[in-house]
Amino acid sequence: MKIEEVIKSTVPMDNSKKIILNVLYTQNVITDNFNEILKPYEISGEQYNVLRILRGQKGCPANMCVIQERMLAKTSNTTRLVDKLLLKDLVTRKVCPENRRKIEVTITQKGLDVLLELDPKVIAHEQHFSKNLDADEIIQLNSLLEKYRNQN
Amino acid sequence: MKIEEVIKSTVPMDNSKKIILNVLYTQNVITDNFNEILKPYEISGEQYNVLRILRGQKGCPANMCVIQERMLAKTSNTTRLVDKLLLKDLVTRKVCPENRRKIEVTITQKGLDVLLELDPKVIAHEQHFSKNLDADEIIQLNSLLEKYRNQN
DNA sequence: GTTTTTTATTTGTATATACAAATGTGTTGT
DNA sequence: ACAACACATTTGTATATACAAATAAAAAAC
Repeated sequence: MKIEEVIKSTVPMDNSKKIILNVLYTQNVITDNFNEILKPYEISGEQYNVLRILRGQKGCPANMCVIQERMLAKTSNTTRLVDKLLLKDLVTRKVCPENRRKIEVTITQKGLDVLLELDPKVIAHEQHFSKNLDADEIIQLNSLLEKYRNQN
Repeated sequence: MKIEEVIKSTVPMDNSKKIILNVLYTQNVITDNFNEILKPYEISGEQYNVLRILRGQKGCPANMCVIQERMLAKTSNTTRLVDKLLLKDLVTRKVCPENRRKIEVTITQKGLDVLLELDPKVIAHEQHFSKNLDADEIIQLNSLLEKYRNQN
């Protein structure tokens, strides 16, 4: 569906404006789709994101700063996301003995199990939309987006 | 900045996954940038969006359904967005006499004035990122995004 | 003409985003 | 040692998203 149809616009629109709307709308479509996958597991997209970061630590605990800087949304509130994961026993949290300002967050076995079960569904999700493009177009879309968002 | 640097990823990543992250991150960059513009006016991006839809009505009032279906985020809560705009006297709201289930929302002169002041800044914002691409690339990015998100 | 269904909107609850202020700990300068 | 500063995290407040349930009016069915 073209972006004009999505917002039921009748007047012609500048291509620069179209990019903005297309990026915002595509993000909505992707996350709606992903939320459907996560729904049965009762974790949100951001919570999933935190779990993935923790698994990437391969056993080492991650403190709040590390989690924060690996998240896409740099302003999201890591403390409260970790709170929610704690309640579900998907992570543990303890004060770092070397530096008591820091908090060591580790994914639990239960957390790892949830991720393992989700892995094939997440891969299918990633490829679901990409199937609409050929290999060249996929590379091109990535490079156009990276080029587009450069701040100068 | 390439997406791997953004999330400080060291392991190689599938291109399909990269698109997801690139779209999500680009959306964050765009909206952060746009929020900066809106900040002095004390309206949010979604509130701005509603005002734009109302101006597009050219004098005719819009009911909640119409606003909803023209918004990018189809699940956002129009009632509460309009509430906020009402408090700032940027819109008016009255029950439709022909069909008392419907609510007629109209932009006020104050609302139109705010939009008019914002117009040049918004156009500059739209072109800010597009300047990184040439005319062909802009067209291509739009068509790749539209092709990408097709549900089959 | 009353019941049922559909349509339009509102309200409630949980989660997340955005941002500022507060808290507590470690480090540096004197 | 103590003040000043920097760092890591938490808390508070407003806004927005996501979704289900509630309300109210209009239209359809019988």
